[in-house]
Amino acid sequence: MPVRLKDIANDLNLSQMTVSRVLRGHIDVSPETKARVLQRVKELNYRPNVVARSLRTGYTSTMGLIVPSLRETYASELAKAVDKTIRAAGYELIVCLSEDGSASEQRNVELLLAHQVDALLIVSIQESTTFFQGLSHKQKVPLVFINHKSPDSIDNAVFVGIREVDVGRIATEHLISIGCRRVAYLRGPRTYIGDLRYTGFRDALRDAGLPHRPELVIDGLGAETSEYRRGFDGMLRLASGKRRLDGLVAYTDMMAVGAMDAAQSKGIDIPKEIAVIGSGNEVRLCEMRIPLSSIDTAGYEVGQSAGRTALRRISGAAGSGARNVLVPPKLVLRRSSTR
Amino acid sequence: MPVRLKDIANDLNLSQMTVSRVLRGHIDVSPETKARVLQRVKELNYRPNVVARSLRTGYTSTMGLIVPSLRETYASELAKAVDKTIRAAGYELIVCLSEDGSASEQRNVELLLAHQVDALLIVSIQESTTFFQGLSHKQKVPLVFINHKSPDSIDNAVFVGIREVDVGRIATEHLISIGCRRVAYLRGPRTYIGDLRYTGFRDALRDAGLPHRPELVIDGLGAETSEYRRGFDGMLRLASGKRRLDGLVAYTDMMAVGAMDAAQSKGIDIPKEIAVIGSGNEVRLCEMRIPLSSIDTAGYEVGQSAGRTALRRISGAAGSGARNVLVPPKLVLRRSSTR
DNA sequence: ATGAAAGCGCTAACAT
DNA sequence: ATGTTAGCGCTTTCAT
Repeated sequence: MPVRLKDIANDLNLSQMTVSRVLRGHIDVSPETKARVLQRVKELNYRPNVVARSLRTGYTSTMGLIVPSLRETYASELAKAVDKTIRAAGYELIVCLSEDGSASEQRNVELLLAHQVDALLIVSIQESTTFFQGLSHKQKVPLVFINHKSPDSIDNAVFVGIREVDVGRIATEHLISIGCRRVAYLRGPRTYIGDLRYTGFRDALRDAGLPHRPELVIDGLGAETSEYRRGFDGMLRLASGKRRLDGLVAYTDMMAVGAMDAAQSKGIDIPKEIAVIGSGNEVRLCEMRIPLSSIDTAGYEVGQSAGRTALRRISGAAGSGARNVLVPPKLVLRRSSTR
Repeated sequence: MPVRLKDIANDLNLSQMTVSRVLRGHIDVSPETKARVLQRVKELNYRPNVVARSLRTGYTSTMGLIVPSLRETYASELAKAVDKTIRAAGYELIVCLSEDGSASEQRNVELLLAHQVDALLIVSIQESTTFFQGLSHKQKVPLVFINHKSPDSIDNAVFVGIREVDVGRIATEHLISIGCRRVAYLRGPRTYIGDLRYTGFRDALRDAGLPHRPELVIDGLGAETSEYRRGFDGMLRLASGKRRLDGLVAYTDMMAVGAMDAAQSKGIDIPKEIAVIGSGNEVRLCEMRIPLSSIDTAGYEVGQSAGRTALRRISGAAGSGARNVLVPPKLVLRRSSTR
C-alpha cells in the first residue's frame, strides 16, 4: 500500500491541501509546516501518484515519441535528445517502436493518445497522411512530425527535420572544392529522403558547371545484400572499365567503408586517387581504418529542436513558433577526403 | 474536448456502466445495445482515458524499462524484445535512459514508480544495491534486474541475464576445437561482466589442458582510444616479438575487426594462421570484409525472458517462476574461424 | 440485462 | 496561512 497525501496530512494533523501545496512549492505555507511536511515525506518515502494528478489537472507531463526503430545511431541520438530536452522542462518521454510498419505506427498513436500525452512526436513511415488528418478532428494535441513533412491541412502539426537536399549537396560541393571533377554517387533507396539527397548531388554538380554522368551513379544494388557489400560491389563496378572517377559520395557510411575496402583491394589510393565521403557520421564506422569524412545528419540537434518545438506548442499560444524547422547537416572532415 | 464514456451513454440513453461493459467485452449485454454502442464509439472515435481507468483499478498496464543507452545493438534488441513480449499481453513499455550515470538511474526509478508502473525492468549500472533495498520497504512492484544480479535480500526482485562466463568459454572452446593451441585474448574492461568472461576464457583453457599464457592476454589498452584502435594495436603487440598465437578471442566485435585489419596489414592470413572470434554478433560488423565469427549475446532472448518474467510476476502469486533466469549465449560461425 | 452510487488520489476554486 | 468542497473519467459493488 503506497503512501498517500492523506496519510501525511493525517499524521501531521493538516489538510491534504496544505501538504499538496508544500509539494508543489506553493508560497503560502509557513516555514515550519513546510519543514514538518517535507520531513514526513522523506521519512515515508512518499511519491506523488501522477496518475491521480493527471486525471485532475488534465495534463500528464508526458510526451510520446514514435520511431520506426532504435537500431541506428541516428534514431537513438534523436530519442536521447528529445528525452533530455523535454525532461529538463519536467516532461517525460514514452518511446514507442513502429517496426512492424504503418499499422503498428497507428496503433501506437492511438495508444499514446489514450494515455493522454501532452504532445506527440512522430518519425512517420506512413505513405499517406490521411490517418493523421482523421485524428485532428477531435484531438488538439500538438503533433510534431520529424524528418517527414507534415500535412499542411493539420493545423496543430509542425515539422522538424534536416535539410535533406543539403546532405547530398554539401558532400558533393566538398569533393568538388578539393579538386574532384568526376564525382560518383552510390545511391540509396528510392525513398522521399533518398531522392532529395540525390537531387542535392545533382544540384551541386550543376552549380559547379560539371556534367551529370549517369555512368557514375550506381543504383539498384539490391537491398538484399548488406550495405557493406553494396558499397564494395559498387566501387568495383565503378573502378572496372573505363569510367574514371576521382571522388565518391556514398549514401551511408557503411557503403563508403565497403567502397573504400574495394578500392584498397584494387590498389587505388584513398584519398589521393579517389576522395570519399559518406553520410550519417557514425563515429564507430568513421574511425575505422581510413578515417571517413561524412555528413552529420544531426540526429541530436533534430531531436532537440523537436523537443523544444513540442514544449513551445504545449505552453505557448497556438501560433507560437515556426511551422517548419529545418536543421542544417554538418560536414565532418577526416582523412578520406583530405588532400 | 475528448469524447467521454458519459457522452456515449447520454447519446444512447444508456448508463455509463453499460457502455463500459461493452468496451471491456462483458457478456451481460444484449447484442443490440452492444452493436449500438460499438457503432457510436466508432463514429465519435472514442478512446478510453487510461489515466482514469488506472486511477480506479490501480493498474496501469504499463511497465518501465531503464537502460543505460540504446546505442548498442544489444540494448536496442533487448528493448524491442521486451516491448513486443509485454505488448502481446496488453502492456506497454516506457523506456528510460540512464546515460548520465547512477543518479539518473535512480531518478528514473522514482519517476516510473510515481507513474504507477506495474513492473520495473532495469539494466542497472549501480555499483551497490542499497538503493533498491531501500525501495523494497514500501513498494511491492515486481523488479526485474537484467544482466546484473539482483540482491537476494529484495524479495520482489528477480534476475534475468546471460551466462557471461559461457561467452568467454564457448568462444575459447570453439577455437580450441578447430585446432588452436595458443589462444590470445583481447580483454575488455575490468567490470563485473568483463571479469566473468575472462574467467570463461581461462576455464576453457584449463579444461582443455592448455596453459594460461599471460603474455597472450592483452589488457589495459586505454579506453581513451576507439575500440577499433584498441583491437588493432592489441594485435600488433601480439604479432610483434616472439609470442606466437594461432587463435584470438576478442571482447567485442569491433575489437576483433581492428585486430583482423592489423593482422592483414602484417600479411597474416585469417583464419589460416590466426582464427578470430568476437562477441556481440553485431551483424553489420560481422559481415564486413572477412566475415567474423562471434558469440551472440542473445539480446532478444534476454529481453523476451525478462518480459515474460515480469508478466508472470505481475499476474502469478509471489513465488511464481524461478528467481534467476540464465539465457545461454550462442556461437555464430563465420569465415574468420573456419578451417 | 441494465442502472445508481461511491470512490480511486489528487488539485482548482472558493472559503476562512 | 490553512481548510472545505467538489470533481476529473472511469470501474467496483450492489441493486433491480
